Amino acid sequence: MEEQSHEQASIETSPSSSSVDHKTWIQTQDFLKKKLIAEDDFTWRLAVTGRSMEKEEEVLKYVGGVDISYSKEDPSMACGVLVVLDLQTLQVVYEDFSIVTLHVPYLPGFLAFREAPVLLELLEKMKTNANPLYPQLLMVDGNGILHPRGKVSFVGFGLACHLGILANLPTVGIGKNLHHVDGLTLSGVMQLLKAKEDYAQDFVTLKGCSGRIWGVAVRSTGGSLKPIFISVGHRIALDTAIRIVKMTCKFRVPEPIRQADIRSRDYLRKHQTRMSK
DNA sequence: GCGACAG
DNA sequence: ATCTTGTCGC
Repeated sequence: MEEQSHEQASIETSPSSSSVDHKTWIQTQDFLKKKLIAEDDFTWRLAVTGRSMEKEEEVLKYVGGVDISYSKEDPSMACGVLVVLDLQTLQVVYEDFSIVTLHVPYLPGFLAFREAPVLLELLEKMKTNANPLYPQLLMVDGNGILHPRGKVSFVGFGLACHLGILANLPTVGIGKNLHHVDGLTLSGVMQLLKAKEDYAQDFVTLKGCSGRIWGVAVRSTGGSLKPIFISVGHRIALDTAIRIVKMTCKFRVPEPIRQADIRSRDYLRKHQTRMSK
């Protein structure tokens, strides 16, 4: 007789996993990855210590930082922040934020699809207004090429790369945790750091099983046990990235990222208390 | 197959 | 990411 129709009520149940188009994301990353430049590609240079009478327009002065904080009660509510610091004074000279509702979930390896749109918008806004404080370099809370889906011939493609290419800006990826790639582990890194203490070396090159160099683990502050993980985002070489990051570290996390982090939490808190009553 | 997995 | 205050120390 009549067979029961077994049509799965067309709820968003994709064959494999969640409601997200993994395949498209991977294609997008592979496409953007072709544009990645992992060497110095900018017109500015680093100021020579002690000299303050250089042609200012050629010296790196404005370093940006971006971060996003999330609401605990409503995980889809987030606050993205863009700050710009004066490299010499490490003071914030510009800040902007955006409270948004995110519909894209976080999936390891695909952070950019969740966070990049908000951050790009903040950058676009500055550029549209031809703001003279527009950053010459951007530090990103998240990894650059230190990112999964990479073998010997492949580099990774984290949020810092993604943002760098879409904004066409030199970017540096700052990870506060190690995203396991190519056999790299936190315990392994910690052992190497410990071994290097004798040499007054405060960083370890992140060389994977494949021989590829993904970035470095740095103890940015004397008092911090846990390192931060620096990797190339776009249009900058690793050694240059390391130098600049060290210049901005008053604490473990470089100031541009730290300030963006603090302020995004702050804005979110204010926003919520304003909405509640 | 199982576990691991930036923010 | 988020849950969380004070506290011990340079």
